[in-house]
This record gives sequence, C-alpha cells and structure tokens, in this order.
Amino acid sequence: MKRDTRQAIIDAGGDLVHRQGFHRTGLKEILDAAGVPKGSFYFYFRSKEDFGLALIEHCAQGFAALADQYLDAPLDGPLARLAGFFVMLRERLAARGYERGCPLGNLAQEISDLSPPMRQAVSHAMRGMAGRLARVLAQSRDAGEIPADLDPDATAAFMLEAWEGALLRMKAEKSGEPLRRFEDFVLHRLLR
Amino acid sequence: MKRDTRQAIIDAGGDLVHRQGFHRTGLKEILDAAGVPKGSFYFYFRSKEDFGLALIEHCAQGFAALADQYLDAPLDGPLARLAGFFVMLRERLAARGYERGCPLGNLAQEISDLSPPMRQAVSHAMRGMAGRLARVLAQSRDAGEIPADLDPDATAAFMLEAWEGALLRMKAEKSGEPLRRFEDFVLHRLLR
DNA sequence: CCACTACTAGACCGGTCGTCTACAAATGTC
DNA sequence: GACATTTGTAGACGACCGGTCTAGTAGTGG
Repeated sequence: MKRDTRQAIIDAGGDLVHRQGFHRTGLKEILDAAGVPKGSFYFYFRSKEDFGLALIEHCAQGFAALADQYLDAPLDGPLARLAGFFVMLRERLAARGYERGCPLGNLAQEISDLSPPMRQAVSHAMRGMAGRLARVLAQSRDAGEIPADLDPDATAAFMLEAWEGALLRMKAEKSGEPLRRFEDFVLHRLLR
Repeated sequence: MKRDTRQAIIDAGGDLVHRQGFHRTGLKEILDAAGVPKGSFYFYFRSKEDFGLALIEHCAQGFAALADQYLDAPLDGPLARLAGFFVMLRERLAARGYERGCPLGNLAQEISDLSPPMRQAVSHAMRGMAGRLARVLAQSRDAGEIPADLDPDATAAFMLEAWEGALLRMKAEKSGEPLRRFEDFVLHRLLR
C-alpha cells in the first residue's frame, strides 16, 4: 500500500474539509486537489466516513505534536508555557484572518449527531487534548502557580470548551477579540 | 403572500437544519416535511441563502423570547435568574439526549466562512444574546452580587462563548458534564 | 370578463457518493 | 526468465439529489 498516496488524500482533504466542512466537500474535489484519480479512493478507504475517521486521527496527531512541542518544552514554568501555547494559537489564527477555526471542533459540530463512529473518534481526540492541558495544569498547581483547589482535569476540560467556544465566536465575528477574552478570563482570572 | 406557508417552511427547515446542518439538509427534504411543493420555495425565498437568513432571524427571535422570559422575570435576584436560565437550558438539552446543540452556534460554525451575509446575521444575533446577558450582569453587579471589577459586556461575551463551547463538547461526548462544568466554573467561580 | 397577483408544477443541468470493470505496475515463486 | 498474484490506477457509470428557473394554473379585485 503506497502510504504517500493515501497521505496525499488525507492532506488535501484535511485542508478542504477544514475550510468548507465535511459535507460541503465532495470526494471529487479532494481527489482533484490531491492529484489522485477517483477510482483510487475506494482502494484506500472503505467509504467517506472511513476517510473521515482517518482525517480525525490525522488532526489529533497534528495537534498533539504541536501541543507537546509547546507544553512540554523545558523552558519557563508550566503556566508560562500554557500561556505561550494559547498566544501562539491566537497568532496563527490571526494570520489566517480568523477563518476555519479548529478542525476537530468543526467536525464535532458537524458530524456528532450523524455518525457515531466519527463522533467517538472526535471525542477520543478531544480527551487527548484535555489530558495534555491537565498535565500542565497539574504541574502548575504543584509549582504553586495556580490555586490549589482547582482540579486539573475539570479545569482542563473547561479550558478546552471555553477555547472551542472562543474559536466559534471568532469565526462568526471575524475578530480576535474572543481569543483575547479567553486569555483574559481563563488565564488571568480563573488561574490567578 | 400566504405568511403561514412561508412560516411552515421556516419551521420545518429550522428543525431539520438544527438536526442535520445547513448543507446536509436539502430543499426537497424541507419542503416535503412542510408539505409545500418544491416549486413554491423560490416564490418565498430568493435562494437557499436567503432562506438561511430568515432561519437565523427566526432562531434569534426564539432565543430572545426565551431569554427575556427567564432573565427579565421579576423574581429573585438577577444572579439567581441567570443561574435559573442556564439550568433550564441544561434540562432541555438533557431531554433531547444532548443532541443538536445551539441552532445559531451550529450555523455559525458551518457557514461563517462560506456566506458573508449569513455570517453577519449570526454575528448580529449573537450580539443580541450577549447583550441580554450583559444587562443581567450589570443588574447583578449593581446589586453587589458579583465582583465590581467584572465588566458586564466582556463577561457576558465570555459567558456566551464558554457556553457555546460547552454545547459543542456536549454534542461530542453526548454528556451533560460540560454544561455542569460551565455552571460550576462560570457561575460559581468566576462570578463568585 | 379581464388584469393581475399569488402560487404551483416539474423540467433542467450539474454535482453527489459509491460501484464496477478493465488495466498497469510491482512483487513473489519456481 | 516466465508466470501468477498482489497492489494500485483509471475513469465510466448509475441512481439520486442539489439549487434554480420558466411556464403555467388558480384565485382575487375591479
């Protein structure tokens, strides 16, 4: 199995789905963008849903790598790394004109009620994201940087949710204001 | 112009779009559900996008009516009314099996980057929602119930965003946990 | 009885996902 | 080196659905 053809489909599809949504994006469009003929698709994937599952896995890995790079860096304190992570995300989103938002969040919204397997995959990916945040929060609490009565897991979950909501509003307003507000309320108030 | 035929299309369409998404839902499906013939659609709406705009307006009005009913009730203090509002929403969402989520939030996610007019309509509707929350927060602050240094407008915006994020995660996890977490962190911690 | 608006019917063309058959290239086996 | 088998490519095809539009019918007011 030529891994790179399959990967080309996922890369091109990931980009298109991120911009247009899963249902709005047709197989033909993805395959044209990837330079792969229609017939090959069903050699690599059983169905569009099967492709979606691979896409979710791809997004999850991409995010995990990025998060690990920023959150596990051996610099500064844990809280500073956390703040730096969100600032970096905000700058990336600004560079894109506040479009697209979170690939996983978009998919979650679009397919949660329509495809149980994809919903489960997204849910699993989100738990992974929350887990990474929780680890840093635990370090931060142990370092005495944040209130000791904040449960790292619950706080991480809340952060993830508030962040996804901020991204949603960002898309709707085409403004970075919600992201700055997130940092202000969550990082500077909640964790103060 | 038979207003009720138009309204029937909006009602049936609102329900379907809420469940399946805007792009996933076809005109035929909506019109069949409304018992209106296909050909009539373009008498009442210029395009699917035009229909979408009407739908957003419809959602916004529905939400505004509900919010006013709970938030402007002359009972209890403003903070208690706010809490009651979110509890009511949580119970409604639980009764639906944590599906669908927020009609406006879903649309925001789906069409913000694809239809500027619809994005603007959603943005306007969301500002209306945030404004209602801000009003109650201002009352609450004046009553000394919440910290005086909380800006009602920014806090309301943050609440709205955190709530939308909680709804997103709720859909993905098919669980009310994110909603309770929202109440816990926002109502009990942030506004404490 | 006519003019006009309000509304409907269904054709239209392009696109959708998914299947299928035919073919090429690579790999393994003797 | 010859052949069989796997691995991958190619794209036509079917059945259906998408949004849109034109031609037409019903209904109303004068």
